[in-house]
Amino acid sequence: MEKTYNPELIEQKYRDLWEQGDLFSSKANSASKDSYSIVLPPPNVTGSLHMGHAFQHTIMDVYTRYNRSKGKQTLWQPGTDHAGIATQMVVERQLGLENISRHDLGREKFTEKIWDWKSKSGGTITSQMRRLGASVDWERERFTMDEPLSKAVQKVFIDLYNEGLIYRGKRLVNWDPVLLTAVSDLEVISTEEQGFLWHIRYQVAESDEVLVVATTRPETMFGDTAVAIHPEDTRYQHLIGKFIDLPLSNRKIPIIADDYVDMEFGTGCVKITPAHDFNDYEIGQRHSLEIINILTDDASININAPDKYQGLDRFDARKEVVKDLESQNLIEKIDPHTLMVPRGDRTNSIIEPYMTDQWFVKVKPLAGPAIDAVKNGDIRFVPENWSKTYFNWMDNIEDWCISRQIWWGHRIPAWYDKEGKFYVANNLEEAQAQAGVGVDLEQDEDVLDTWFSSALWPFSTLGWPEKTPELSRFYPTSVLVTGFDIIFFWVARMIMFGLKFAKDVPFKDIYITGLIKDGNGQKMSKSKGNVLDPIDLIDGISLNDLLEKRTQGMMQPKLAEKIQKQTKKEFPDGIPAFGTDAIRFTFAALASFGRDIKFDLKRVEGYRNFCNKLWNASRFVLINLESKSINVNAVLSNQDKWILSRLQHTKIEVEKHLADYRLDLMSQTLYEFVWHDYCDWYLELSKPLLENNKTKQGCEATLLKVLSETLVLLHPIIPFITEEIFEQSQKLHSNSDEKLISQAFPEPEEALFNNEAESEVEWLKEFILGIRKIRGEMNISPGKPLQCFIKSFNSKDKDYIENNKSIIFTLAKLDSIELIEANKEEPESAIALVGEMKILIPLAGLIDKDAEKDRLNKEIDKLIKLKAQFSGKLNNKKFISGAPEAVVKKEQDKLATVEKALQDMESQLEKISLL
RNA sequence: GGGCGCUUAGCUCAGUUGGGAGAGCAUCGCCCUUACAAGGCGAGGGUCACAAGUUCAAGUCUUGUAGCGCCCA
Repeated sequence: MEKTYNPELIEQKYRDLWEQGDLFSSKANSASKDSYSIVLPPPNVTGSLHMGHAFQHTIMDVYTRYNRSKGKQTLWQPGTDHAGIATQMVVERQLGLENISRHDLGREKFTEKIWDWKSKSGGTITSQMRRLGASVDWERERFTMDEPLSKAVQKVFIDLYNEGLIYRGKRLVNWDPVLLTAVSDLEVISTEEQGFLWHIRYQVAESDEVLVVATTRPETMFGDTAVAIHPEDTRYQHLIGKFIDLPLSNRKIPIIADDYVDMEFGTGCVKITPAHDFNDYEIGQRHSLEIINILTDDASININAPDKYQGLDRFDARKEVVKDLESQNLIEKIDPHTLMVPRGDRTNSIIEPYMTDQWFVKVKPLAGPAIDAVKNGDIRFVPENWSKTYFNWMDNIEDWCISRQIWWGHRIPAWYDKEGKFYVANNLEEAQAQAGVGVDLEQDEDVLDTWFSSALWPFSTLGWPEKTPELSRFYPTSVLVTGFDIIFFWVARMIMFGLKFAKDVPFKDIYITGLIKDGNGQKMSKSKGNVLDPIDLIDGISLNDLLEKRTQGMMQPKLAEKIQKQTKKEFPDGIPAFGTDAIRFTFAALASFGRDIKFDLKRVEGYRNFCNKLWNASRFVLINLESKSINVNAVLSNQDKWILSRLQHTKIEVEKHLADYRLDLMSQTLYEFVWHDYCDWYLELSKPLLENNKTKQGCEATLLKVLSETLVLLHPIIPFITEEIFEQSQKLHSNSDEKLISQAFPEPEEALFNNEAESEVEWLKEFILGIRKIRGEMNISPGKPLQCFIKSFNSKDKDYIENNKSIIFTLAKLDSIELIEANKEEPESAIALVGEMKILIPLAGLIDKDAEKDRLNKEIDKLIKLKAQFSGKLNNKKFISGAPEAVVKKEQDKLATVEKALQDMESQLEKISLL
């Protein structure tokens, strides 16, 4: 083996070997009675893998590899979604460079272009997943626009329509005036922006009174159909039922009372524009107000406004309106105001609530069973708290607008005749049959929201509506791993559609992961320029390339400058290559139940070092076992038994943490076992053990057994390095070309738990640590051999010393150990305690007496504090009478131990001081 | 306004039925010891945000306060 672990070569090798060997296939273990399945939340086909994907993919891969090696038939179902708007925009932008619009091409040609583009560059995500080692069943890869999946979409649409759960209607929706389509709530980001609050005087009709109305959007006043006040607002009580003369429009609108109005806000009077505000729309419904739409598709003023303003863009119209109001002295004042502005996440244009004809899913009847499924435990959220978020939304669920005015997606299977009457059908022929011969029909231009097809993903990928073997084997899936940001938009909808159409929950557990943030806790985003590409962490990237990548296509030079500065500060030397395993281990270690996960390169470095440690430990083992035959029946030393016992505890913990979805604890357990038990202690212990003919064979067998099983335990997290080490160790003793990925996960072996071996090695560790501590604090060089006297030993101590003499000599670098009777004097010494036994290291020529006195005093201070704690507790009569006997006994023991140690230390201090 | 969450070592975070505060990184010593300097050995560092309550016992349970954050309206 190479001296230093080099991830690059290893990873390349196994990416190919695994796939060529068909080792990710869900056909493996098909005879098993158990199955395990995960569907990959389909990433956007236009996209590339970001840190959040890499994180979640690592988690899913850990579970997939673990369950596969537990012998279950395991499917990790990959695929991508067609991301309607995003994909269409990418291709439109490309065409834009050649000055071609999609309308120039027409619908058919344009969608062809998109398919072309998809086949060319749609593989980014999948190739990145391969780099990460994701063991998905590539043969089953699916795309939401695949023919069978599209059929499933159509069937669901038609079935829901026939049941009256899909309808067409005119509603307020989020309208993107640049894309000219409705968009979902998820695609709208509301942020605080600076604006103004205009206070406008509205004249009360046939009265001298004036109502001052505060608004952030004065231009919408052409659509006002009421002014509202709070029913309990004493200032305006007498005006309820009267009318306002609406300025600029010459319309009369009523004054109404509605407790939606916030009396404290502005003047307590609100203009009501049902066609352009979601709240106003609700109020309009409650009071049967007229709905006047004043905007065109691209957010200019339409013919419902006075002539003068028609055709103006909404923001120009605003200026014009304010100017005209001012000239009529109708502006009371203008205050600066911070308001929430909704913008489209793709276009960054301000989204308009807009009245259009759209298709909707009536969600309430579907939500009931979906709520029950979580309430009755068929589906479990992990962490459990997210169920509250889910209930909160499901209890207040609104109908779902599923139509989009774009060309890329599943076209709505509805045809219209000349009168606008529509026929929902599988195809034109069926629609024609409904409409009657000779009727001219045209298909609906709209496509379905991408989430509509995503909602079917867990069963459409398995072949539904066909009754496939995969569907019965793998549905319901075992767990969904996803982020909390799409609980509403995706998770809830999968549950509703799964229950409705696949007749069962789509998954049993929902593991909601945290969100990966940058080192400062900021969300990673292109505009902030703080995005990390997981592939760059694997391969490394120079500062220049990173700067280039982060500022590419930046419109604002100022922003680019800021990003450059911040990037230079954070990564002055770029990012070194850490390799996939280190990244994966980092993700696993970060997977606690926190909501935000700050990503820190230092952690990656630490886990890269861990990989190197594992590599070198393996090298040590293999070097020592080379060309030796292993005797698996060799007699084991207590040191062997100790590490084997520790290994059993580790197995149990690992599986418990996996069951609890605590990959952070799982990786911590393995890190500790490998580094601190196996490397720091057992490998060191093995050095003297291998020197001794009596212990040699047992140690060899144990070194190999522990290494081999540890590799399987680690493999789900760090598959590449473990596979390589496994191969190296295979080469040593057999010609088999088995792969680690297919090895059975090691079960805990009851017979190997060994408390006696554990306490002996704990004793041994304390002995060695005691001496190291003296060395460390006294600055005695590690190589300097020491004499050592033992006093106050019992028979067990004596046995242990006898058993471990050569080990102690080696690990503590001792010259001699001499047991002396209690009444015999030892030379002036530094002291360490193991229980009641005293380890004495003579000072002569080595240690400064004052230094040892300082050390003893420090130790004594610590003991005094502990003693105070315990005795305080034990002096409390209530504690003695109230606490369980076992607890009291434990405290008493602890006190006794501390008192004894304190006594020993104090008498030693006295002894030294006297000399 | 409604809901959820966070505050533990300099930093990032664990702390699993309430029972002597942990890890990694960083810091400070000493070591190129034949698996590993991407390493070894040792050390320092915390009124667990604050206050009150329950309890023999609170980082852990309850209530309140302060600060921060997210989601929904």
